Order: sequence, then structure tokens, then C-alpha cells
Amino acid sequence: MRYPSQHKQQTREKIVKAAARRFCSRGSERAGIGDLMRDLHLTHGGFYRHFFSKEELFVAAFEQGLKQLAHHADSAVKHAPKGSELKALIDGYLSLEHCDDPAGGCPIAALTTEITRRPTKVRGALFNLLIKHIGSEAKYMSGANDEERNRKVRFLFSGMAGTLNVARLIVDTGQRKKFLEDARKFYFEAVKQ
Amino acid sequence: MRYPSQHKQQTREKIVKAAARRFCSRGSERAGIGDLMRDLHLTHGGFYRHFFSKEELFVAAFEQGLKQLAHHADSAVKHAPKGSELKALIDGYLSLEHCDDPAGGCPIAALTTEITRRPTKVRGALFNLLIKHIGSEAKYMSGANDEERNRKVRFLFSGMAGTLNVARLIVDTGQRKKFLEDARKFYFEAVKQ
DNA sequence: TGTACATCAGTGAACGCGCGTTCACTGATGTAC
DNA sequence: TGTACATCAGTGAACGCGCGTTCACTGATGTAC
Repeated sequence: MRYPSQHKQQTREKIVKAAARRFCSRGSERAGIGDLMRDLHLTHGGFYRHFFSKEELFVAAFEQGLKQLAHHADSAVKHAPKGSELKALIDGYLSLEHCDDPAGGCPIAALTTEITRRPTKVRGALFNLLIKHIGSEAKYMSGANDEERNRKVRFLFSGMAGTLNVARLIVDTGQRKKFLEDARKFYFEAVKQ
Repeated sequence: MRYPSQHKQQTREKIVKAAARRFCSRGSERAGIGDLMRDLHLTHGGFYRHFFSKEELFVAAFEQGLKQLAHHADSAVKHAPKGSELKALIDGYLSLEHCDDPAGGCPIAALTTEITRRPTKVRGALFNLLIKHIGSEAKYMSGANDEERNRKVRFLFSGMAGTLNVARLIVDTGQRKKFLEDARKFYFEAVKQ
């Protein structure tokens, strides 16, 4: 079949978005190409018209996840009262909703450990994407200069990602909620000023 | 062959220790039973004389990793000057050596994300082990009471685990070293007092 | 003390399954003439 | 305007490989008599 000129790009985007969700919720090893394509009512063979390999998709999906995360952050900040943008950022990241939705959530929390195990080239590329994303939130941080704000925002996000992962271990919803509440206070105290 | 009475238990321990290293450095999916046993000069078939399944080994290995981590923490604290135990704890955890040795390092950093994806029962059990370990370091924290110290130590370690993982993405050793240095300051500032 | 049998950690071939990747093919539409 | 051919996203069978798990077997030593 011949498809409209934008069709291919649209399909690619659909694959990347679906992949970001699957990778984040299952990890890249348990997220299979076959299942992914089937969910989009496509067959696995067609995948290779869009990507050279699963690894290429992984990189694209990680980037997509960061974009989604930025979108969430922007929206949290936008709806925050003047002066409490930083608090809104932290509260959004460490919210129960985010905790309970790994698929639509932060790819740093969901994927950093496995990126750690990837070959240098991929690792470096993904680290750069990650730092670029985190850096874009530095403007909400306090600090004497850009360097200080940048430093702070990196520890804030890498730290919250670790804490979010631990929160995701907690089976009881009440306990998980309490843990996240306390965490929000902790991180806000650590970076305000 | 018939073996001395303690032989079986010794073999089991060897398997668990080797598994802890492999799981932490490769993740449980890429750490195969065959390779593991081969490294111990055993064959894969014998594995099932010691464990019901790979998953049972995973749980034992995680616990072993925590034990190893506690050992490192104790040793760091023991060699610290009086009054700077907390600093020593943080400096040890966020050291370049720890960062560059995932196999012998913190299983929280290396394995939490994938534990997140495990069935409720395993997840809950491993969370309890994790909390018990982290709790044993609460005595080094400042705070008005046990609850406060406990809260603090959980965010400190879950946060540092996230930050350590991000540090592991940094390809350049100089940059990685600098990042860890800054991180040590950040976390110490966040929890002292 | 000697003999027959039981035990059981370890062996290694085999099985089943999932999954990433390949490839010959399809067929609707675009393009050349 | 009509016809022959090219294009290429998508299809689905097939391949190869790794890996967790099973199972019949081994053989040195312990135990029962």
C-alpha cells in the first residue's frame, strides 16, 4: 500500500510514544517489539522500516519520556501560585499520581539504572539528554549563579528519582502516600534558600 | 559424590555472593544462571539443588548485597574521626570507588528499579529488607527522635542511590569525580542538623 | 570387619519459550511516458 | 487521458540464539545389617 506522505512519520511517533510507556513500565528487556507493534495494530516486521534496532528505539523513547516529563513540569509550574514554583515542581514529581504511573512518568527514575549498563556511546548520549532536560528546570532553583542552580537541580532530580523508586516498592497505599508527603518536605527543605 | 556435611551450605553461599555481584553489575535479566555457575566451576543443572528458582536467588542476592553495604558503612564509620560519622557515611557512599564498582556496591542503587516491577509479594519482602538496612544507619542521623531520624535516613539513602546512578552515566572520570564531590556536599548539607 | 544399599551434590543433554531480526511478498497509489 | 512500471509501509513466516528449567544419571561416602 502507498500511504499519505506524512503517514510514516506519524507511525514512527506512535511507536516512540507507545515504546516510552512500555519501556518505563516494564524495562527495556521485558518490553518486546512484537507486543508493542501489536498494540498499535501493526506487525513486528514493519518495525524495521522505522528503526535500525530496538536500541535506537530505546534512545528515542527515553528522549520522548523526557519531553513528557518536561511537559508535566511546565504544567505544574504554570498552575502554581507566584513564588511557589519550586514547591509545585517538587510536589508534582513526588505526587502519588506520578508514583503510581511509571508508564507515563519520569524516565530517569524508570530507566537510569539500565542505561548505566549500556555501552559508553549510548550512555554518554543519554546522559547529555538527561542533563539538558534537568538543566531546563534550573531556572526555578535558588542560588547565587547559574552554576550553583545547575548543581542543585541535578541533585534534586537525581535524588527524587531514587526516592520515587523506593516509594514504588511500598505496597500499602497509605504508607506510600505518607512516605511521599515526607519526601516532598525533605526535598523542599533541602533546596529552598 | 558425597560431600562433607557443610559443603552444600558453603556452595550455596558462594552462589549467593557471586550472584549479588552479577545481579548488581548486569541486572537480573542479563545475569544468567549458566554463566554464574560456570564461574564457580559448577554446571547449571546443579543450581536447582540449592534454589527453587532464579527469583529465589535474586531475593537472597539482594539481601547479601545489603549485608555487604552495611559492612562498608560500618567500616567507613569506624575509621571516621569522632563526630564526623555522618560525613564519613555519605562520603563513602558517594565515593568514586563505590560509583565505579556497581558489582560490589549498593544493591538499592543497582536493583530498586527492577524490584519495582516485581509482583507485590516479592516487592514487599524486599522493601522490608531495604528499610531494615537503611534503618540501621539511622543512629548516625541528627533529629529530635527516632521517627525523625528514620525519616531522614530513608530520604538520604534513596536520594543518594538515585544520584549515584546518574553519576554512573558520566563517561568522563574527571566530571564524574566532580559530580560526586558536589553531591557529597549537597547531601551532607541536607541532613546535618 | 565386611558387604550391600541408600544418599544426594553435581553433571550435562534436552526441552520449551520468548524475542530480536530477516526476508520475500503484497498491493494501493504515485510517476513516467 | 490512459497504461505500464516503480515505490515502499506493512505483513507474517522463519531463523537463530539465549536462557530458565527438567531429568536421568554419576559416583564417593555414609549407613544398616
